[in-house]
Amino acid sequence: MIASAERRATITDVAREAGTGKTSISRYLNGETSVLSPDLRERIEAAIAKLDYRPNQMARGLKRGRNRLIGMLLADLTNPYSVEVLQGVEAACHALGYMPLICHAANEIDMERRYLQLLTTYRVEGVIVNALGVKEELLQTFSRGGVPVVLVDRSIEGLVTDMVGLDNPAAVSLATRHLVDEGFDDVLFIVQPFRRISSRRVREAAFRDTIGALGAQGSTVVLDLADEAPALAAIDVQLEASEEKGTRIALFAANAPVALRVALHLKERYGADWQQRAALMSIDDSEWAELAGMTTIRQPTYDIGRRAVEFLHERLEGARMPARECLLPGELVVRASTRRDKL
Amino acid sequence: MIASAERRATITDVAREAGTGKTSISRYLNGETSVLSPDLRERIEAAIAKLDYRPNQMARGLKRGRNRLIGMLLADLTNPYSVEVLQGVEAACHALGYMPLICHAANEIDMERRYLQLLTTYRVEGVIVNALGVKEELLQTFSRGGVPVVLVDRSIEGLVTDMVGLDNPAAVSLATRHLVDEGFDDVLFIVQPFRRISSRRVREAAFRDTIGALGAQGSTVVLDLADEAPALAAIDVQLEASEEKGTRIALFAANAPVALRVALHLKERYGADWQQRAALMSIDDSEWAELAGMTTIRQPTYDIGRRAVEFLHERLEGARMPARECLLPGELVVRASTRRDKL
DNA sequence: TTGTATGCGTTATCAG
DNA sequence: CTGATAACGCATACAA
Repeated sequence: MIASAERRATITDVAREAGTGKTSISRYLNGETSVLSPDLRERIEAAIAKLDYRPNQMARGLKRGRNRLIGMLLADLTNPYSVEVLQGVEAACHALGYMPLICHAANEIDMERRYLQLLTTYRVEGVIVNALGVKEELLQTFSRGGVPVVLVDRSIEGLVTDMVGLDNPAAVSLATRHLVDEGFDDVLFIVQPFRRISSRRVREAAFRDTIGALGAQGSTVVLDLADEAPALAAIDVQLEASEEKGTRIALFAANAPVALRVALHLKERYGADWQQRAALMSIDDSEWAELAGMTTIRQPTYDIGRRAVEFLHERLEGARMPARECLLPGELVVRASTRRDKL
Repeated sequence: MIASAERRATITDVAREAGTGKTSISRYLNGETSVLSPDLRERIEAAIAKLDYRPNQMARGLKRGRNRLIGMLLADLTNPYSVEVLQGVEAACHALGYMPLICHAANEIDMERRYLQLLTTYRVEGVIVNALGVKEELLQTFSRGGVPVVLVDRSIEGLVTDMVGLDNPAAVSLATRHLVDEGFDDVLFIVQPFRRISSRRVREAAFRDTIGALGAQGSTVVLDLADEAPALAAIDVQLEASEEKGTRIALFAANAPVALRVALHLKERYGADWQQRAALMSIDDSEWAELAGMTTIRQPTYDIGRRAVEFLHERLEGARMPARECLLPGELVVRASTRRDKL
């Protein structure tokens, strides 16, 4: 029988049990172990073990002004990208002694706002944000209050802060060149409404640039997952035109959710063997990509999460410097869907 | 310009600004609004707005002993099941005014232990656990200390607490009957090592029971995702035997990760049109199930998460009752993979 | 080397 | 109705 009942031991209990003052306990806890006599140290150890004492982080944080809490706002955990970034964040937090306070907006924009409020309330020391649609001012509150902010995947207009994400231009260029190299005459870039999300915007622009530079044929289709019909119809038109003209057309999805939606549509259109009849690739290497034999760009998600925490950590350690931008390279994973001999 | 600089306003600042005492501010914050004169109330409101004041949850928690924090320990966020449960948890927490402290063990058993420690340290009011391999004693610490525990998906030997999950016997029976109804002569139930995980154990047992009751042919293959070769070989043997004998055999994966692994294997074995050549179904309706045309049992994941929080909430409100068990029904989602006319 | 006193931001107790 | 004042659990300046 270790624990008493109902109430966790406090530092005072430990002090009494060890027959000393709270200060010594506090010293022991904070590793100022050299300042303690071996005897006292032993008594303290014993007392802690006996009472199963765990220092109260809340009280600790209240006193010293930092509670080791880091806010992590995710737009959509349903997107494997987010989960992977999260893994990196967690690992880095653990290594650096932080505790991530994970907030999942589930694609709801006011959830996002509410969570941001909550994070304020819990006095997180810093925030990592993969935002859906927060406005610059909301985050300003943090940085203005001395709470560093790191953006992930996308930047926010009017807000200058550290940001880490995929090197979109390079990634899109890599992918587009691959398609052209494989002999596709026409490429359809499919992306969610992109005006307001920087990463989508950059990807779309990079696509047009690359296609242009290569002198190849290509166009963009905007797919709104909340109203898919128009985009799917547009895709069909292109597919049919291509079939008529006898050209080879490739579909390039700007991220995993889009890829899934398009894949489902292709399956509906061509049947179970749609993979033999259409060429689809995408950014984001989701778990079913291998199963579908789909070529992808794999994002360095884990590193993105890790870097984000490191950025935060540096600021928290007092580093004073202009906003940084860390763009990590994506990796082309070639699978059957875009093979030259395919169509 | 709302906020000052560097330091968030405290209740004292607000009191000074409003020309009153801290007590009144506290009263205002806690909704004891009827006890305040309209005039004072207005001044307080103004002061709060002007200073952009946010009460400090840490201090609050320290004082009143509850910080509205709920620990949520997840074994593996890579499993869509977990993410979906999480959605339910988050929604319920939000509705009830709790903040979930999400801990992702990422399939590492000592991560799990460390996180459990951390949760203690942050004095969470309750914990929801989807455990990988924690031992009963670790959780005992919580319940013994008056911190309620709710188990999700699986129970833990030697620990009696509230638990919520899928009604596995019913779900497996439903699935197995479906397969037999569709005319399969033989069913291969594929499951990860199941001795130590109650949900897997129950599913396997339910499978044998149902197959027996139906007088049908069936057997179990144990697939260890860390050492897949033996299981995959075993599957191949069965597949070949079935082909020779000319019988119809179905593969029944006990969860999504297993289903994915098996699907990949089938693709390797049969090529891109493996879906036409093999019949695979699974528990867990992952996002690619529709794409692969795979029949599944969809778990009521969202409700599972919601119920877990509700259970916790009731305990936190002081409900005193024996441990409860909430088993929610799964839903059979029939797709092409198990259609009668298939093979 | 050790202990005392004070305060972190809130709420609760008790007087006015 | 309102406002001092004492805790909550801990860390730290200071004293011993």
